Amino acid sequence: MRGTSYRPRDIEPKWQEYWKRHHVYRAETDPGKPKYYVLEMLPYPSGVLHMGHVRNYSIGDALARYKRMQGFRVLHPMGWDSFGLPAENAAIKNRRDPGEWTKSNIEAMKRQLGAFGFSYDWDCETSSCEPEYYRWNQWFFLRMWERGLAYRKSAAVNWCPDCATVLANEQVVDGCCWRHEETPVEQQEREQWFFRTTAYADELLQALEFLEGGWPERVLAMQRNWIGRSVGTEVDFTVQGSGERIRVFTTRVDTIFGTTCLILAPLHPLVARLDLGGRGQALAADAASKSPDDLEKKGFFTGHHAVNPYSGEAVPVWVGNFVVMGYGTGAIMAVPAHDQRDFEFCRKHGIDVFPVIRPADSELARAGEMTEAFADYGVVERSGEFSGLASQEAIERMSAKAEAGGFGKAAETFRLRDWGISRQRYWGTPIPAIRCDRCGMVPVPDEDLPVLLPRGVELTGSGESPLRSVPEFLDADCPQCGGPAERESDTMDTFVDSSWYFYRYVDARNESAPYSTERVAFWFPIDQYIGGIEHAVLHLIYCRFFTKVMRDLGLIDWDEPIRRLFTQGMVIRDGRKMSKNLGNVVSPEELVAQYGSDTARMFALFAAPPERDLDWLDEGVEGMWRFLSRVHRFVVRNASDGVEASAAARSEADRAALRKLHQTIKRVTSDFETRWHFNTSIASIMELTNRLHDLEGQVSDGVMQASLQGLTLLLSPFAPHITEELWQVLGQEAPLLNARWPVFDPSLAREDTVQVVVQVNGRLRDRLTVPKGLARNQLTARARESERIQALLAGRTVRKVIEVPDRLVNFVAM
RNA sequence: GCCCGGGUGGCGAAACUGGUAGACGCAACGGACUUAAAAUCCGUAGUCCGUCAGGACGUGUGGGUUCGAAUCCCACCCCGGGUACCA
Repeated sequence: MRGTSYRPRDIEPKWQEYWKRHHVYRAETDPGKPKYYVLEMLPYPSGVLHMGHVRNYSIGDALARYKRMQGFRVLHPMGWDSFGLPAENAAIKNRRDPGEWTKSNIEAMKRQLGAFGFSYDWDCETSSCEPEYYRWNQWFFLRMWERGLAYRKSAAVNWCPDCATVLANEQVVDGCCWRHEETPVEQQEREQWFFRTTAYADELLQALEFLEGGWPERVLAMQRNWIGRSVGTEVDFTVQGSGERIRVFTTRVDTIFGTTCLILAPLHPLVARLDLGGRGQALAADAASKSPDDLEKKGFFTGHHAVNPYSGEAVPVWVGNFVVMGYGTGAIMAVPAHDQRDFEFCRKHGIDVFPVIRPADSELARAGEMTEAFADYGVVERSGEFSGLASQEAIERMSAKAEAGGFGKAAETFRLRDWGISRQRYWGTPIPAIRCDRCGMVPVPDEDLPVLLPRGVELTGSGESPLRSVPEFLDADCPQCGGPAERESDTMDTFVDSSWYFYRYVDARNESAPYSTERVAFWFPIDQYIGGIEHAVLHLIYCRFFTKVMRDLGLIDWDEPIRRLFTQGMVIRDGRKMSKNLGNVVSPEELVAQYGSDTARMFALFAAPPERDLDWLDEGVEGMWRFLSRVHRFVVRNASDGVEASAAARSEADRAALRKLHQTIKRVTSDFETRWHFNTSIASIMELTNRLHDLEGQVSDGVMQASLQGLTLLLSPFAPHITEELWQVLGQEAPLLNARWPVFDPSLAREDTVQVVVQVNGRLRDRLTVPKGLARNQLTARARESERIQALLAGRTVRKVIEVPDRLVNFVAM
């Protein structure tokens, strides 16, 4: 983990208040308040554990035990993910009703977790397929709809003709369906429901600043990238004849005098209106079917011209396959001299190239001699009143002119798009809307919530949403006019569920509200969230968005749900990430059956630090099993009845044992509190075991008892079963889980002597064993006594001596 | 292309602040115990040269800063991940 130090820096004035709020909530550390930890992923109820989850939950379980022994309560909910896709498949297969399925899921999960020695509070059970969860998903949807944050529009979607369903972008692999690798995905226009995430784009981006220190840098970077703010100018071109305006967005308005045509996205509304015989659609379909890497720049002339408001010149209006509708305005001004893509397009279609920017120390390029665009900033030329200005200054003045002239303005645009939440699947929260021929789309009134999924649905796997074949579900009365109407059959993306499940966890039985404001205010924001890196930009943006919406609904008064985030690495196997989709998942159950869960968990934790990707190899499990057996034998052999643990050393062996014990306590404790590098914790516990082994027979009974107790306690978060047994072997009656974590005693850990390195010109020449804390001059004197050093220094002049107490002496000699 | 990570023995890795590189473990080898095997215990081990003593080299490559660099700086190479005709 990175530290939580927080450095104020230059923040735009509009974010000053925001900074204060976050600064306050960061500084607040109420030592009496329990911490709220959320594990985003837990084992699946299907009986197969995902390896990534085991690693994940191993961390969580070890932490929970450590915290408990330290006297903290960790609220530690079950994961919503347990009830996601696998549950859908299982429910479909078993034709079971969601509520029933949920209960059996929970039971199965408890059994499974019990097998791993998991222990925590179960009072926070909830799942995304419970009727009450549907209710509040729908409630949030309606509140967002009222505020224009949920809306419906026609949009291009990925469509697999074989599955006859819409695919999420993640389900499209190399232009084909993830389930039909031979079938190209089609682009289709469909009515879809969206959440207006773009309304919060600026805040989602700027607030990342305040998560620094608590969130991994790579996640912040991925989110910044994903949101993708860019600053530029919007300019209106006027179509000759019709007077229609085409708005373009550009980050380089300083090049606008070099515009030689406009290019519209194939799906730009104007293309449809101009009625070009479906050529736009065809171009779009062609582009969608090809990998972007080898897409040729195609396009056609619309037959219209538009006027550049700066130069008054008319330029042809084209349609190009490389212009995308979803970004900016869906139309660009093509400046071939100064943009490589425009250059390629215009050269191909015989459109003029007109340079207007020259490098600061060079001449303006000649169009005919250019082999590629000059895309850097420079000095503006051939641009009327702006000629001679540097690019940056020209951008400012030209934006100002657009605004003054009413044909444009300075603008920012985001790469982030609104979140399409419609799914044509059986499973998922039904969207609470009713379509009436007279009234249009009408919200389901609050008192009619929840809208539940019908039972006994025939799942044919073909055609549209299975819900469309259930008349009892589809037929509805219009809430406004009372006339016959049709219920919306789309269900919500399951990411909606995961966006706020952790709020529901702290108040899972609430029937009158999604959660009580007081209860969530006690626990939130989440102190520590643990999840996989694969959610860096999906779940972890959606849940931030939901928190901001909830804040604006007045339900909560913080801006960010998660203070600290820990992302564990992915498990790689055979060169690919281990995932249920790819089917290369290791089932730890075999390991558990063969070696037990203590060995399995310790092996996973020992393999690598948790944030790093792990290339999974089974080799080495045996070694971990040997280690635990060795500990078991050692404790059993040395435990003696009725002997009090004692830290009173009576011999050098006693001192050595206690010293190693307390050094290990320090190391393991600090790993828990800071980095979570449990691989090094386990390594140091192994060292302790080895040392005690060496000292066996030389240590007094009291000190041995103290050492064995310490060893058992240190090991217990990683190997809860075996240590619980050893705890009894050591004569303890109270459960180990309730024992106190061992306390580090610096005086016992202190080394009496240290090994010091003697260097000559930075090269290691000798080692000395000296009392710890030996003064510099004495250290040097001791170093000079060494025969080897004397031999090396004979006849040379020592120009300088570097002395680092307890570490080294370095003679710099000529 | 852009943005992140990462590159250390045969392998997983450690080195937390610039100060003994390779802790801990796997695999390997040698030995003890055993009729034998397993298990266990003891030991060896970065590479090269050398009988030993010892020496040289060594953290992707090249350079720099420093008494001293896996660690800091510059340039480059490779691997992994994210993202993209983003205007």
